[in-house]
Amino acid sequence: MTQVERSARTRSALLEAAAQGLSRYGYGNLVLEEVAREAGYTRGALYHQFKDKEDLALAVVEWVDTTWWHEVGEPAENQPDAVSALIALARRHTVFCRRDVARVMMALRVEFGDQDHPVGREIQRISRTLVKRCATLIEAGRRNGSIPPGPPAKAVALAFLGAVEGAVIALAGQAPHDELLAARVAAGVLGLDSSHGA
Amino acid sequence: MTQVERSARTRSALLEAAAQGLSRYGYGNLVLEEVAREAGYTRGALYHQFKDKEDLALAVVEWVDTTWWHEVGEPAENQPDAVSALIALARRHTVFCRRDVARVMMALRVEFGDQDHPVGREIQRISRTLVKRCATLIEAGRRNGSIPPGPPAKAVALAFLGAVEGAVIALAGQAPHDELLAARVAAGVLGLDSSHGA
DNA sequence: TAACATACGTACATGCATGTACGTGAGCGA
DNA sequence: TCGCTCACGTACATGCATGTACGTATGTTA
Repeated sequence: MTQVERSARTRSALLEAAAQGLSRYGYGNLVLEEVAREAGYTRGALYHQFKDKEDLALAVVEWVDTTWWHEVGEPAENQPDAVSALIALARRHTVFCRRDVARVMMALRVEFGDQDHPVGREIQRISRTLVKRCATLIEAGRRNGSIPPGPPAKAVALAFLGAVEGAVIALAGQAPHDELLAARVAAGVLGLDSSHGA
Repeated sequence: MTQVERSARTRSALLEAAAQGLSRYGYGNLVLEEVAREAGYTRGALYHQFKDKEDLALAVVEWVDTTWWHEVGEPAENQPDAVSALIALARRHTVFCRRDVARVMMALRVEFGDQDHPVGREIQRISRTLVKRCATLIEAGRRNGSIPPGPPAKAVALAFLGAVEGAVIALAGQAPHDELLAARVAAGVLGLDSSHGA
């Protein structure tokens, strides 16, 4: 096996183990020796691939973020209208979260709150852009009448994302009901008829 | 000041500081010296009032649980019908959560997941009874036709509580929109018309 | 008022996780 | 094939939070 191949393999193994560990225990309770052992290595390999614990966590966050946009964000925004985009986002997010990896974001957001920590700041940055895009979709839907009026779009977007995430985590991948229930949640927050949940 | 009075005062001060600390930093990241300082004491007082960190956390959980039932659970169950009870639960829970203290449950549930920790077990026990009571309400509402059919009542109850909690936390006490949005979420999960959200 | 109990502060010991320095063996170019 | 670099393991040092033992001062009871 060549060196670059070997290095990439161990790096991704460590990333996956770290993602699972972060979603289960959070950042503070995450023990790097456990992460390395889970991936089949020791802390030596981990500190060779990543500068420190924070660097590892940021790498995990970035990895989850990019795969999320690939599997959830982009397909949803390619929908023809705003309502379809928002419902698709809820459904795809649900499917995405069936892998426990997705709980990483939730766990870290809860853990760091509004603290001044690099990982927390990155999580906040990602969340803010997501909220902005959802708010834009909501405003578009309201302009063409497909979404009824209500609280400010930003507040609705916050509630939308929080509610979908909360429901998905509570259901913990209870397929196949999770997808329908997430759609119901999304429709409810937006003030749509229950028919949109089906 | 008499001794029992003095002791009760410091105990409640420590409990409140611990609740705030737990909701902000979680269990693992909670530093007992900070808790004591926030309450105006030192770790000596804390270890005199509570056996150890775990005992303190369990006391906080119990305190939050009883106040929750007093301010949210019981008033909601006194509603005449199942739908009113569930919507009232969502609204009252939102108001309850405007004090950041309520984030304690969410933070601890995320942190301990399904781990074998006394605090995690207690959180799970409380959550399970809540889910059961919600499921009972949903089944009652379906029997008399006020709630349309859908996924199993237990799954709906899980999604209901998770979505409301997620929305409330995301909104972070953005009164007054939070209450309306929580009601919308609740109605949506149950499959009701959007009119119930108003 | 004298003896005791209680509330709380202080100082020390322990464990544990992180980060770093160093050693080893396998690729890789000259 | 010789020397270098890279991937990884091992061993040590440091910091930090917990828990405990002990000291002190203020109520409390006889």
